[in-house]
Amino acid sequence: MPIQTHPPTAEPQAKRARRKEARPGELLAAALDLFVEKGFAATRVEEVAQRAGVSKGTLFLYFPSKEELFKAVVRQSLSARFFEWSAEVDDFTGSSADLLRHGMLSWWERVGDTQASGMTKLMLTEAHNFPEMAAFYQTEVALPYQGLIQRILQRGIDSGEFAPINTELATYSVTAPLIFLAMWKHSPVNHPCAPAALDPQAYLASQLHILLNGLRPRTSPL
Amino acid sequence: MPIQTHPPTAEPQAKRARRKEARPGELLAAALDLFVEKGFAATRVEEVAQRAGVSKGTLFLYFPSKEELFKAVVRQSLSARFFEWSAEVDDFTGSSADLLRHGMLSWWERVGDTQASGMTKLMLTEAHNFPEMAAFYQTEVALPYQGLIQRILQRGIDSGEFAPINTELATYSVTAPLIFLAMWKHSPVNHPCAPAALDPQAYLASQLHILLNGLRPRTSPL
Amino acid sequence: MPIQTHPPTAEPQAKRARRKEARPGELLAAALDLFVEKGFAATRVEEVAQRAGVSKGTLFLYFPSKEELFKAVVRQSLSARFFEWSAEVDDFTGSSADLLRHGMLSWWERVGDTQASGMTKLMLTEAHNFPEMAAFYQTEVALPYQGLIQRILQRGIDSGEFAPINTELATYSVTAPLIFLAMWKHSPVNHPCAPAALDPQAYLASQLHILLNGLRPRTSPL
Amino acid sequence: MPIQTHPPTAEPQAKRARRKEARPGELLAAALDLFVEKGFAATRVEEVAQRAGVSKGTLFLYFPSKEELFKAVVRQSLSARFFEWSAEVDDFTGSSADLLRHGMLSWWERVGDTQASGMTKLMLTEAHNFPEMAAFYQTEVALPYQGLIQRILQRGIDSGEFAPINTELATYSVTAPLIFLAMWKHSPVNHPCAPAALDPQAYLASQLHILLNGLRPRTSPL
DNA sequence: CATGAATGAGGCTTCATTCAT
DNA sequence: CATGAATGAAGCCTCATTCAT
Repeated sequence: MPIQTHPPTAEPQAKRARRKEARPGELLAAALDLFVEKGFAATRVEEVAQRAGVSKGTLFLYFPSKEELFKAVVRQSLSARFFEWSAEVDDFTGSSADLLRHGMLSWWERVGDTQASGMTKLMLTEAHNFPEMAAFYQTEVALPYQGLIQRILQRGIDSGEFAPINTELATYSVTAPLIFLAMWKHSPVNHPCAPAALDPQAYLASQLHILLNGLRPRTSPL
Repeated sequence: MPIQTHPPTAEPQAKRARRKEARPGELLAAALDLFVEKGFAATRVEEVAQRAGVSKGTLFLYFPSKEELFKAVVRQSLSARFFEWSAEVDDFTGSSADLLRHGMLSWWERVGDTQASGMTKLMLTEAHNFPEMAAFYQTEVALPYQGLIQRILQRGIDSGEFAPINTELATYSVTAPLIFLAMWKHSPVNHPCAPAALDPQAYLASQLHILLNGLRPRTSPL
Repeated sequence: MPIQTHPPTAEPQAKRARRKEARPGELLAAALDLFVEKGFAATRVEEVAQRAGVSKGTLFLYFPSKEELFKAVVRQSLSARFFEWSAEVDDFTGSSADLLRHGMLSWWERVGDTQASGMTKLMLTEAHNFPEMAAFYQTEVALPYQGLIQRILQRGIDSGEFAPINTELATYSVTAPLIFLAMWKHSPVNHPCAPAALDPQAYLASQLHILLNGLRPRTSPL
Repeated sequence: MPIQTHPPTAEPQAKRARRKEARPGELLAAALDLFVEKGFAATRVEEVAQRAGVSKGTLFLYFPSKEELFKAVVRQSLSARFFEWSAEVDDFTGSSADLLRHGMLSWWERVGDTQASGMTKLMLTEAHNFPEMAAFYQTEVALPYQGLIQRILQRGIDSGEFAPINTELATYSVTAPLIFLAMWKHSPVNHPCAPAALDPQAYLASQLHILLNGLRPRTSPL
C-alpha cells in the first residue's frame, strides 16, 4: 500500500496540517539564520516571522517569548547533535587519536561549517546579557560536550595512548580551536570582501597535530 | 622637599576645571568597561554616564552621540597604541623572528590582557549591525595594524629570514591567534566560575612556534 | 428603499479592519488641527495620536516619522486639491477674468476658509527651519499652483483679454491676497476675542478688482 | 564741554563698564536677529549669547528666562517706536490723508523694512503657544498702535475729510496691509532665490489708494 | 489556529536653566 | 559680575508582546 493514498482532494486539509507541524521548524530555521546574521538583540521577531512566512502573532503561539525562541534554536542546532556524537564515541573501534580527529573534523563538517556554529559564537558574545540563557547553554550544551570530550580523553588515557593528564583542563585545548573557528566563520573579518584568509580544515589539522603531540605520553624519563 | 605633597593651593578654584579635563577620560573608561561587558547595543548611555559619575546630559557635552563615543573608545584603546608599535618596529635591531615574537607578546601585555581587547572582540561580533562603525574600524585599526605586520614580514623576507611568501595573506596567520585570544578572554567560557582554562602566554608561544616554522625558508629542495 | 439604513451585516467582524482604513484619515485630521494650532515643532506626536484616539506607537504604524506625517498632511490638504482645480481650468468656457475670479473665490471656499489654509501659513513661517520640508512644499504645492495660475493668465493673454505681461511675475499678484488671507485667518489677530475684523470675501473682491484692472490691456497709447 | 572728556587711559575700566551697560542691548540685538531668522522655539539661548559675545550664563543675569528675553525684544523693537509716532501724530499739521500716508510709509521705513517687522510676524505665528506672551503683545503693542490709528481716523472724520465710519473696524483696513508686508518680508516666498516678487512701496501705495478712496465721504446722496 | 492592529516601556538626544568657581 | 560645566525634563522613535477579530 503506497504511502499517501489520499488523492489531492483531501490535500488542502492535509497541507494545512502539515504546515502546522512544520511551523516550529520553519520558525526555528528562520530564527537561526537571523540570529546568526544579526545577533540576538538586533533581530526583530517580526523579521523571523516574515521569513518563516507567518505573522508576528503566530510566532508567539509557538514560542512564548523571543528568549524562548532563542533557546529552542540553541537546543535544535547544538544540543540535538549531542546524542548522535555520543553514540559514535561509544561505537568507535579505532585508536583514540583517530576518534579525537574524527570528532573534531566531523564537528567542523556538521556544526562548524554550518549556520549552527553561529549559535556557538552568539553564546560567547551575547549570553552574558541574558543570564538565564547563559545558564541554559551551560547546562544543555557546554557541559554535555565537555563530558563527551573527557570521555574520549579518558579512553585514550586508559588505553595508554594519551598521557594521564587532567582531562577537565585538556578539554579546553580541544574546544579552543573549535570555538575559534566558530568565531572566525561568523565574523566580518571572514567576509567575501576580505582576502581569502584562513583554511579551516588546514587550521584544524595543524591544531590537531599540536594537540595530539601534547597528549602523547612521554616515554623518556624527562 | 617633595613636589606636591599637598594639592596645589589653587585647588578650590580649579576643581571644576580639573573635572572637565578628567571627564572625557572617565567617560571613555566607563564606556570601555560597559561596551566590553554588554556590547554596543545593550549598553545604555545613561549607564555609561552613571558609572562615570555624571548625568546623561553631560555625556553628550563630550561626545556627540553614542556611536561617536564608541569610536572614541576604539581610538583610545586600539588606534592610540599603533604609533608606539610602529616606532618600535622601526627601531628594532634584532632578528625578524624576534621582532615578530616581541610584537605578539607585547600585544598580549598591552592590549590582549586588557579591557582594550574587548573592543577587538566587539568589532568582530557587532560591527556588521553598524556599517559606519565597521568602516571606521577597518580604516583606523585593522588596516594600520595589517600594514605594520606586513612590514615586519617583509623585513624578514628582505633579510632572508623568512620565505618569500604573500605577506598580505600571511598577516592572517599572525592575527588569527591574537584575535582568538581577544575572543577567549572576553567570552563567558573564560569566566571565573569556569575551571582555569587556557594559558594565553603558552598558547601564544605555541602559535608563534608554528608560525615561525611556517615562515622559515625551505633551503632543501624538498 | 434607502441604501444602507443600517450598518452592513459584516460589521462585528470588520470593526478592526474599518478602524485600520479610518486611522490614516483620523490621524491626518488630528495632525492638521494641531499643526495649524501650534506649529510643527510645538506639536508633539503623542498629542496627535491622543486626539486621533490611539497611542503614540500606533501613529508610527501609519507614518514613519513626524516629518512624513507633516508631508502627508500637506499632500492631503493642499496637493490633493490641485487636480480638481486643474480640470476646472481646462473645462472652463467663460472669460478669463471670470475664470480668475472663480479660481480665487473657490480657493477661499475650499482651502482658505478651511483648516487647510493653516498649512499654507505654516509653510511660510516654519519651513526654513526644516529645509527638506520646504523643498517638498515647493515641489508638491507651490510650483504646481503657480503653473496653474500662469495657465489662466496665459489663456487671458492669448484671447486678448489680458495685456501681454510677464506671467511668472504676475502670479505673485494673484497669490499675494490669498496668502494674506491664509495668514490672516490663522493669526491670533483674528481670534474670536478680537473685534470682527476683515471680511475675507470683500477683501478678495476688492483685490480682484484691482488685479483685473491691472491686467486689462491698454488700448489707448497712453 | 565735550561729551566723553575722559582720556583713553581710564578706558579699560570704562570699557568694561560700558560693555556692561551695552550688554543688554547687544543681547537684544542678537536675540532679535535670531528670533526673526529661526523663530522663538528654534532659537537656542546659547546661540543668542554667542552672537552677543557672552556666555550662556551671562544671558540669564540680564534676562531671567528665554521668554522674558523675547518680551524684551518685543518691547524694544516695537513698543519703543510708539512714543515717537504718537508725538508725530500730535504735531502733524497737514491733511489727515497725508498723515495716514505718512504714518504707513514711515512704518515701512522704520519698522517694516527692518528686522523689527520680523517680531510682528513672529507674534502672529508663535504667540498662541505662549499665552502670556500673546497677552503681553496685545497690551504693549497691538492696542497702543490701534489707538494711534483710531486717533488719526478720528482726526479725519472730525475735519470732514473722512466719512464717519466705525474707527475701530477701520483700523484693520490700515493694519492689514502692514501686517501682510511684515509677513511677506519674512517669509521664504520672499527669498533671493524666488523671482523678484512684490514691490512693498508700490503695494503700500496701492493699498493706500484703495483705503483713502474707501474713507472718502460720499458727497452724492447715494 | 492565525492574523496584524495596537500598545507602551524604554532608549537616544536636545536644550533651558542652575550654580560652583 | 562672568563663566561654562552640569543637570534632567521632555521629545522622537523602536519593538516585544497582547488581544480582538
